[in-house]
Amino acid sequence: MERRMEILRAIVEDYVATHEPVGSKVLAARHGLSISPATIRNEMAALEDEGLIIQPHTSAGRIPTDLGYRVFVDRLSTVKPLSAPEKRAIDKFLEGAVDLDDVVARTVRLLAQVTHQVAIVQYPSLKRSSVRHIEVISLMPTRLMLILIADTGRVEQRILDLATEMSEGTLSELRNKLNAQAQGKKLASLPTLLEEFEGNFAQPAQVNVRNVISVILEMAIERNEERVVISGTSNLARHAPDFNESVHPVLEALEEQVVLLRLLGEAVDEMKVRIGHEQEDKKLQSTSVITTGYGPTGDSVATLGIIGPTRMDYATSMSAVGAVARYVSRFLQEEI
Amino acid sequence: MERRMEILRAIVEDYVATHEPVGSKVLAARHGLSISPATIRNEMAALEDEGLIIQPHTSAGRIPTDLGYRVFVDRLSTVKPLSAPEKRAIDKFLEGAVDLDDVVARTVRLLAQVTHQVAIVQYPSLKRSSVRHIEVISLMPTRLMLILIADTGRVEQRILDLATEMSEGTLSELRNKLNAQAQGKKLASLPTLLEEFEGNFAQPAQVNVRNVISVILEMAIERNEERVVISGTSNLARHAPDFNESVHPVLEALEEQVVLLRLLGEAVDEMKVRIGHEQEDKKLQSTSVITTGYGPTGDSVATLGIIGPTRMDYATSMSAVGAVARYVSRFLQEEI
DNA sequence: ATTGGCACTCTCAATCAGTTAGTGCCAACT
DNA sequence: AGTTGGCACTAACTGATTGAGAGTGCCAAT
Repeated sequence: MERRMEILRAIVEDYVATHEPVGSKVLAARHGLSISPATIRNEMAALEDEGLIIQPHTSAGRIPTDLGYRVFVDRLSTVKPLSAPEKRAIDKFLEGAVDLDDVVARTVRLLAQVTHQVAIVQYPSLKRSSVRHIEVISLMPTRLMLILIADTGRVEQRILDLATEMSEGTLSELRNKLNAQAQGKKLASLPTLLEEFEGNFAQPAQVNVRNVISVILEMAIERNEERVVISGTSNLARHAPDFNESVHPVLEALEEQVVLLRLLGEAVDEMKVRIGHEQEDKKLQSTSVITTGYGPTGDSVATLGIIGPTRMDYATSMSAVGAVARYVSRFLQEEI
Repeated sequence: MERRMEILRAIVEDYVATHEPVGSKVLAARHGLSISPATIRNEMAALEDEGLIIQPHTSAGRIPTDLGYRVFVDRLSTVKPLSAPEKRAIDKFLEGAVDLDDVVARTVRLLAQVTHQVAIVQYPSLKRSSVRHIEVISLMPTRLMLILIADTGRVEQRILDLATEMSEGTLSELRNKLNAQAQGKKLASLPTLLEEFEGNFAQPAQVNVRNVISVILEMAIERNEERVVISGTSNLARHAPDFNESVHPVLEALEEQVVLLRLLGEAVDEMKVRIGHEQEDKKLQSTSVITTGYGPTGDSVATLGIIGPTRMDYATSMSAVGAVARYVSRFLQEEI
């Protein structure tokens, strides 16, 4: 039984490396298995019965099925350490990032470059983060700019036209009260926190204040989670023959934010691997997805990951994803 | 001569529609040209001598060369009006955009959707816009956030750690002076404007002020222009057979910001079309690019456009690009 | 100048045979 | 009982051949 798994491992590794169905002969030769091709054939027949490998046609070698990859991944214990140049690349890539946009943009490109796959990075989710600061700026007498800064470094801003003017005094009062109320609090709690807030102001200002509050709530709640960036789509084309038919449906799927968000899922700490048909999305069933959470505070506020052909180097990819996540988390904590 | 051009037009249109080399016979049949295939053959031979069309092999029909497309485009006078559904799509797409990020993101997706090509949109260039407001927020005693708001709605922000604390008084003084100095001025002029600014403050604050100024200048000058968004790359795959070899090099080129920026070029009002080998970038010589400027103030502060196979419907694409540019310009002027 | 006719060229699709890689199974061996 | 060498069998891949089809170029006639 253990030997059979060893053979599965060999098949997966060989297939990933060569991109060709692997037969009993080369398997016996290339790997240090001290058994004959005939024995391997017997074992392979068993593996095929178990649904872990399959042969494309009678006279071809075997290739792993999705289930085969799954078993392979689940038995993967040894985390492959990154090479020195890879580590250096990661180090270099992030240093000098000036704001969150920049960090996210660099991270996604880094991840694509290191893994040679398509990388996706989600912006730190608003609802999981806390208010660092709320700013109200008067651009024109009846036009405000509201700025909401989260502890993840994420900044949301919105322009707001008022019905009536607002005095500088009221403005700074509003600013102070807002921050007193909200600072350090979870964004998710803002609706309850700011609910009866408007009562504190004199009549003429009140309608404006209500207006401001509603826009702030909008910033905090709506359209959040929505931000995902993607990079390295050209890597798809490089692996083109891997995908049944063409890369077109895959590219198409990756253009829909909704799909990406579903792929990334809820931010959780441990690493997740979804292989081929384990994917819900039809268009992505020839791909595998590796995701993991990241965040400045230790627990995850967002997810990042990669998408590649089911036939990918899981060991290396997984450790790369993990390393990048750890690194960007640390960077967010220290710098932004 | 006029008839020959008519034939070129027919060849281009037919080829764009059918994606197949077009022969003299179908040309005579499909289009209302009241001349015989033989005559058309004579004219085609002439067009081939002029380098406007080419035949892939002896027994095939003709396809336009890059030069052929060029002549075709240059003779294109009738701007194809958009269809009613297309107009409606444009209308719908932008309404409800909340900030510049949102506008740009929606615009690029709109453009990709309307043209069925790859769309690229450049953020309003900083150096061509003016300062609407500068804000200095104290996040922690020794940590500031600087926010620079341009008249295009673009917002840049940066975190800054100070060596020593800065009093709230100094801060608001700095804020006021900065805005008095810079508001309404071109970002490009900031370096000269703020040059001797630091002199105005008492000693302990001065080093901090200098620090702030340098970060503001960094925001205004560096890393600007850099922001380009892209969408609709899956459309590339749809036209895959059009590209010599594969879409891979094209996708690769499109992933480099530098390449995109070169493609978009300086923002100018009139529409530009670059066809096939007119492109400097080797990887993109099987593509054509249509670009035009846009901006809230009438003159262009940024460029947007599309990238597609040389064999594209230039008439329709050009009018779509123009329409979207006009629409987003108007939107920026009114809303943000 | 235009046209019909015709020989010519080249691609494309189908067919066929030979080669090759790899299997499954069986009998022999340890 | 597990392992191995041997061998017949299968299916894809390769390359050559062939016929059909599309389209041209050119020429002579209008």
